[in-house]
Amino acid sequence: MAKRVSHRDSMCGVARPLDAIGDWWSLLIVRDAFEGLRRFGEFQKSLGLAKNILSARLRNLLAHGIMETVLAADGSPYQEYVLTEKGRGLFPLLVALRQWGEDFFFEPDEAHVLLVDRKNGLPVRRLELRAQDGRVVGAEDTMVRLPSIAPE
Amino acid sequence: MAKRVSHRDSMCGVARPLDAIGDWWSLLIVRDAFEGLRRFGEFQKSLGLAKNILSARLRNLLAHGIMETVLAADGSPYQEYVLTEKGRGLFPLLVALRQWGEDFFFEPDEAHVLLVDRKNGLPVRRLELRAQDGRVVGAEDTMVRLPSIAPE
DNA sequence: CTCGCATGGTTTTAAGTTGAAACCGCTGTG
DNA sequence: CACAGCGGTTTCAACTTAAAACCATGCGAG
Repeated sequence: MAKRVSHRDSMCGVARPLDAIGDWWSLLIVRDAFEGLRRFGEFQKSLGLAKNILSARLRNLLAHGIMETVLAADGSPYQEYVLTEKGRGLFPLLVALRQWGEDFFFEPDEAHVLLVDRKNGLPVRRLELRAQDGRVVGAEDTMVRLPSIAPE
Repeated sequence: MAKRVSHRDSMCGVARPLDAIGDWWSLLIVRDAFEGLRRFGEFQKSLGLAKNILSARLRNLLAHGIMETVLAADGSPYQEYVLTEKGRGLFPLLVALRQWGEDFFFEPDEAHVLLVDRKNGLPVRRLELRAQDGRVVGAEDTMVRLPSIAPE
């Protein structure tokens, strides 16, 4: 199940999260969880994936602390799957994905769901990355650097 | 190669981009491309993945317009793989992934690479999502909604 | 020209993963 | 008790992945 990393034992800051998420299904499960879905059957119906796969993905999300189980609030004897804080931390990633999708995967006139402000129903702004001084920065304005402290 | 979507023919705004990216390797290739890598061999060395897989992933990224090939600038007879505008649009997603990784996958004292402002070397700020009125909003402040126009 | 080597792939083949469907087990209901 | 709904696990065929071997092209050296 875990991806083999023959190349380097400790994965980089991008690969490590990817490995924890597991695969695309997991991300869609998380998205549905943000929408309020909680039950096995709800996820299965929403995503239309095989039960064994859903089962495996949920287990993986639990194992990585992205979701956790709680006893059903409505008294039914089943458990529910909810996002942990770590899982909720994936919100910006999902927004980034959605905005990228809006930009490049829909015709201008093609209808698609919008992420809106609950308070007033207006669409949210685009995600933007800012430097310390508040400038909006793009990929070309940034670089990755090892921290001052020696790595390892 | 393409993921089967038996459930619904046209995929949602999150699934569609995921399908285009393909898999984790592709995202790591894109990340490396942002770092300036361009050549087949560079990607292969950096990622340590099998050549056939790299070949397939690059082909998929090309097919989805995320990368394109150009003739090598340095006069060598080979081609190079560079990000298209669509590919560069993935920058916020990679930043989101990296920041999530920083938050939850590294011990506080564990060294890891930092995304910094090229201008002054200072780390960038956190990505934040804002509403139209400028408020920073989280998952609980937003919802998805169909556009006013009838879908489809 | 020929040899050897670097680059950039493709082919081959075994091992692992996926997914549909069947099955299982529990709980509440008639 | 039978039965239906929910939440899974098991089974098994089909597909994907990955490592390694192989192939092709374009050099530069002898």
